[in-house]
Amino acid sequence: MTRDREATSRRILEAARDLFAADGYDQVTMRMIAAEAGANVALVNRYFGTKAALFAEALATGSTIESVIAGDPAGLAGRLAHRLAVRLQSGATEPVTRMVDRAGTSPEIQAILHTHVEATVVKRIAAQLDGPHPEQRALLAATMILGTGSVRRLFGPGVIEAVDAEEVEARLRAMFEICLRP
Amino acid sequence: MTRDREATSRRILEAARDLFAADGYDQVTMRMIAAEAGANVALVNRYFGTKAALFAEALATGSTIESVIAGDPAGLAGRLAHRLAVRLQSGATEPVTRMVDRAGTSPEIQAILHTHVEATVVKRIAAQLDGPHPEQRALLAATMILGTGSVRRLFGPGVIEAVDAEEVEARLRAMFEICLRP
DNA sequence: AGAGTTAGTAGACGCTTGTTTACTTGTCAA
DNA sequence: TTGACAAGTAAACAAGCGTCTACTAACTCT
Repeated sequence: MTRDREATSRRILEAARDLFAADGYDQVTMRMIAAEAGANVALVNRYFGTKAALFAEALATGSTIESVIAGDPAGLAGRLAHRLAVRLQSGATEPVTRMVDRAGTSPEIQAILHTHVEATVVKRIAAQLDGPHPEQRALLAATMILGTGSVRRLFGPGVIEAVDAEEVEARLRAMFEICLRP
Repeated sequence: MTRDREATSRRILEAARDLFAADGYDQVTMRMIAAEAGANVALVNRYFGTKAALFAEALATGSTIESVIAGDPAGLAGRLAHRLAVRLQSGATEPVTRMVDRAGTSPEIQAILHTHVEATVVKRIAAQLDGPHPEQRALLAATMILGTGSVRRLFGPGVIEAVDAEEVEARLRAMFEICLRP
């Protein structure tokens, strides 16, 4: 056994991220995370404190949604629509996105989630918008983003097995344009 | 103590519905439900079998979303938009709707939720639609409906303290019209 | 080479959970 | 009035949870 704190804690963090994404916060135990990471349970608590704190750190692992939002504001609706269309039609989704969808309902987790979504989605979208009350419109966009996660979680990936994939995406783009425009 | 099985089991069901709606499936214990209903814990299992079965029955208590969907198909987008606008702006929401928002992530609960949403929302909206692939468009509407629940859960009721309530509702209506139209 | 620091381990602690069993008590028919 | 059935109760069960403490073993530095 090679002793490497950094590598071990990184393995734990990745295991936590993947398991939380796959099964949801409540369904994943500290022992499952430790086993997946090939580490001892006590180390998980030692390195990350509590389960909720570990969840918060795993959530901060980084998501590509941020790079989707950044960029030319004119194409924002189109980029968000594309991402959601992919999410509704294919099986692959990045871990952090699924963590958000499948997070639990305990107050502590809610608060962590709230902070995360507000900072990485709502604020960033709002920053791209012109006109009055940008946050209000960004929240409507968040409604669609989070809703896609719920639908995917309930109905399974590939729920919209696109008869016409481009048509679904076009519809989503039009919806985003309406909720984002001044 | 008056002994009345029907009344007791109804009190249990109502207590379960209200608690599940308020705190989410995982946060609510059988003992909490029994206490709220003024009944013994063993009775909850006796009358409803398991916690998940009780959840399923409480979910079937009935929701006004069904009557919102029913009615003139031409005004469907407007009625859905109004309901969501109210949900984003006020504190009051009916129990069953919140149960859906705050349900847990265990496979068993997911399955119950999937059945419920599909039967009471997606199928009913799809039945109102003309043109090809009505279920596909109904799913997009469900995305907005479920997304509203997520936003409300994360950001709290009254998140969109409408500077212009009617403007938000108009925006939602336009979005629904796009996702529902053939 | 030896001491000190620190990664890693084993195991238990205390608590909570859903569920079940054995029992008591009220109610109603005969 | 009595006996049987059903409603209600108390207590325990068995399992699982997150977390912590006491210990072992590997690495580093002088």
